[in-house]
Amino acid sequence: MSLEQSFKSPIAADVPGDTRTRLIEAAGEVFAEAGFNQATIRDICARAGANIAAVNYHFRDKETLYGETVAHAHRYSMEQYPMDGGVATTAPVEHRIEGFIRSFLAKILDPNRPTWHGRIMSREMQEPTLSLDMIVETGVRPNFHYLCSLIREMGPHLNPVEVEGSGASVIGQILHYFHCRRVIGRLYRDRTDGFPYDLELLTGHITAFSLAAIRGLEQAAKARASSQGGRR
Amino acid sequence: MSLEQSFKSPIAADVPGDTRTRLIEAAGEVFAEAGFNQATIRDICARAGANIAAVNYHFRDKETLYGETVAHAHRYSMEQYPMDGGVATTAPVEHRIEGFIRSFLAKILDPNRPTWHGRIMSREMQEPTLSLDMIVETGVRPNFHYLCSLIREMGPHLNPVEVEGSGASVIGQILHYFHCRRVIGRLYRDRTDGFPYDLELLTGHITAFSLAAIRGLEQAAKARASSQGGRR
Amino acid sequence: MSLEQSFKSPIAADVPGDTRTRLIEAAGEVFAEAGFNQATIRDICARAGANIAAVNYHFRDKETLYGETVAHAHRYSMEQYPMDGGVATTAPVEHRIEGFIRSFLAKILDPNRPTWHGRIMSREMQEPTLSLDMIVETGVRPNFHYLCSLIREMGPHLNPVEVEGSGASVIGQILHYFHCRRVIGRLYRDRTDGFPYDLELLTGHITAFSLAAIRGLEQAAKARASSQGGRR
Amino acid sequence: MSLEQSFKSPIAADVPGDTRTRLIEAAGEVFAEAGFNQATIRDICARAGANIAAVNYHFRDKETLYGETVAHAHRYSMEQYPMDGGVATTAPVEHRIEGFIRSFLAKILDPNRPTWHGRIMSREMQEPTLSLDMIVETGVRPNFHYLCSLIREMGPHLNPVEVEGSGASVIGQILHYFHCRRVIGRLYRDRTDGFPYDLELLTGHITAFSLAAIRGLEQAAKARASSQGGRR
DNA sequence: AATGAATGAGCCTTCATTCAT
DNA sequence: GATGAATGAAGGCTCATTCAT
Repeated sequence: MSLEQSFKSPIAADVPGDTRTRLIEAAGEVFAEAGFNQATIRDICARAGANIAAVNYHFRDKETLYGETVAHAHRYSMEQYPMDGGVATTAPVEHRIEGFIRSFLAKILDPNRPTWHGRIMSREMQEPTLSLDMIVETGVRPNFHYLCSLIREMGPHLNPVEVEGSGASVIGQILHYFHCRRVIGRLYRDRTDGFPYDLELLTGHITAFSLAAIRGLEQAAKARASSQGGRR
Repeated sequence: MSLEQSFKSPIAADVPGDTRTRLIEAAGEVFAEAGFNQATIRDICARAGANIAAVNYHFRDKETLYGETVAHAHRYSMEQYPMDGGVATTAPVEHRIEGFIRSFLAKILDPNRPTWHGRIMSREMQEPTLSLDMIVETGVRPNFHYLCSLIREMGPHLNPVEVEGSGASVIGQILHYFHCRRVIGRLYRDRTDGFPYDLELLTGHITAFSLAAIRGLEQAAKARASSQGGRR
Repeated sequence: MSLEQSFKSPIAADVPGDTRTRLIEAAGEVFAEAGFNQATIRDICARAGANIAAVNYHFRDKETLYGETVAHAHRYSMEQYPMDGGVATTAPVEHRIEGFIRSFLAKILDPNRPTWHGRIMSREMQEPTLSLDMIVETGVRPNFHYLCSLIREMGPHLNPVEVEGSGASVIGQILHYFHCRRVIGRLYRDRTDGFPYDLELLTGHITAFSLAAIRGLEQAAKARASSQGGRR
Repeated sequence: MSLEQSFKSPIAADVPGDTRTRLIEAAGEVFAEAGFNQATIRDICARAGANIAAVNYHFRDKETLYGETVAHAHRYSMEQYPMDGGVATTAPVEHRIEGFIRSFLAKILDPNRPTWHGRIMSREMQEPTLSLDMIVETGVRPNFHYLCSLIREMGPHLNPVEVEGSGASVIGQILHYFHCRRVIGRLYRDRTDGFPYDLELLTGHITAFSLAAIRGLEQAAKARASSQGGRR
């Protein structure tokens, strides 16, 4: 033990508070699988290799643990998937919209990512807790505003309702593949190739669909504006 | 006791198996509000005005009751909201798509409808049970095929992936207002007029967005087809 | 079984709710021994030969069980030890005071009585719950008023403060042998005859002490009254 | 370690075992408020500004801490309230009895005194620990003997049972206002002036009542003695 | 057909205590 | 001398289920 220790100590400097970290990660999985109420502290502690009382010691109670877990997942998610999708600000707006869509889809589809981040947020949408407010303000709202600004750039004649409606349409299309994944999986149960869950395929379709829609709306808005302008 | 019974039976003859029905309806509300695990048999029985043992007596166990409740809700939902939205088969395809969208949105937004039908299905999508297979086969798949047939009619040059992708895009836009209602409510928390939850507003936007998109895709597909045809 | 049933039902009519009664009696012992907080539901159920969930089923929670247990003990106590001590209303007031004292002491000392009745009430005095209000109003207050009326009869010139103070003095003397029994037992630890815990001995002393005191106070009050009357 | 100690000691000489002292004082409050079982080590350590493990470190376990706390409280109480009440030995015996009563009442009623001394002793009487023996021998017994000697002085013809009974009667009257304070508070709940909790009022009444009683008993004893003496 | 009583498993939480530093 | 992390036992309560009627 002392040997192991003398080896570990200098290397794994992150050891103090290790249990706390392991608890959060275990909690993430369990909360995602079972939801807040159905998840059990016993299960979480067991997976974290900790005693049953560990949650109480480190987080006071189940609810606080949940809050910290959601915050952790959210922070991770925000860092890992920047909303610009890595596309330069100087790129054409269509490319930036595509970047947004690809990044969002990647966040949802990436199998390497601990799957529970998305599942937990999805659960928050069904049974919101206080955490949802935080997520909306620090995550959803900025994201949505960014998307709307891109749409406004593409369709300068669109009125606010059209812009925000289009924003919702884009996001709705993306999230559909998350929320209804169980149903989609059943619809295509014969496919063994994972169709339609391919990042480029989906990015391509949703981008094409959305850009075509926005262009169409903009044309109509422009026509409307000039005819209205003429009247007035 | 048997004496007392023979007296009672003929009198209360108008409620044969009444308890069973009341249990299913109570179960619907409770399951929708709390989800399968969190719902309690006590609560269901209390709302149905039945004894605690009634569920086990009539349905063997909680799980079976759930299955029957979902089937009931599904049947009701299918009858109440026909997918054609009441638009004649002879109407222009754009009208029929609009009818589909309006009917789907109405199913989701109608406040007069027992709210739990949608909530239960939404839960099924998160934690599928055997019931989900039934729902997909008898509800979702026909619905989806119908929508795809309309899209194919509008865009005859679209390939299958584009058609089905567009179907998913339409449905994704609609369901977004259901799945993310908690988030949308928070995004527009300052609005006191319920915006954007207005049936005609949403029908109008989603229809316009989707028709524009399909038209744009069709144009591109047509161009592609002719150029490809030219090449070949 | 059906045979046993047809036999049992008519005869042991007190059987239904048997568990409930056993729970209250077990609870009495345990609450008296350990106090509300320290008493455990598990212990109570075990002594009552019932399942752990029995308390929840019959009484909802520990607190309600406690309330009903105290009420039960109080009712029993009131019925068993009438405050007049069985002395006729027509008897001389000194006899009636002696009767009061004897009855009160008997309630405290009687070894045949389930010892927990007194212990529970004693606990209530240290950490009152809502039950104490009930006990005071339906038990203590009438008792005290009765005693004061006797004292007023013996000392008609006593002012209210003297009357009620004397009432408290009488009761204080009696209860002393209950509250401080542990200390008194240690003070007389050499006595093997139980001294001074003898009903007649204590009744005799407390009566003699109290009557002498009241007579003395009355004389002084009378003198005071006449001198004041003379002045005025 | 011993090195470190020899350095520290001289410097922080004013806080030797400061933590230890703070623990005892905090423990006093907590034990008084909650009783031995209900009191928690966490609470005690928190109030003492010490670590959770401090109690186990300084006192081995909770029980030992309790013992030391009681001893501390007892010592304090004995020093603060001498049983003669500050009345000179040469004063008339009635004055000395009044002094005893006033001092005892003051100990019980004084709001300036850390309230927990009395509460802890009261708890000891309900659930004695080993500490009670110590308290009885070094506190109660000398106190009681002193009171009996005063009574014997006032009533030289009283037999031992009468003397000690009268001692118990005096103490019972006094302690009544402590043990039953919750009930008395409820009996006089309409009074907003704190009646009857006034030191001089209570001292006056209990003294008057007791002196009158002792005088009455002495008269009877004297008469009895002379008639018995005559017979014999 | 339907019920009230009773069960046992399991959950969250709290607590006194110990261990390695 | 003192601490923070960690433990395991236990407590109150709730729940789905069963049993005898």
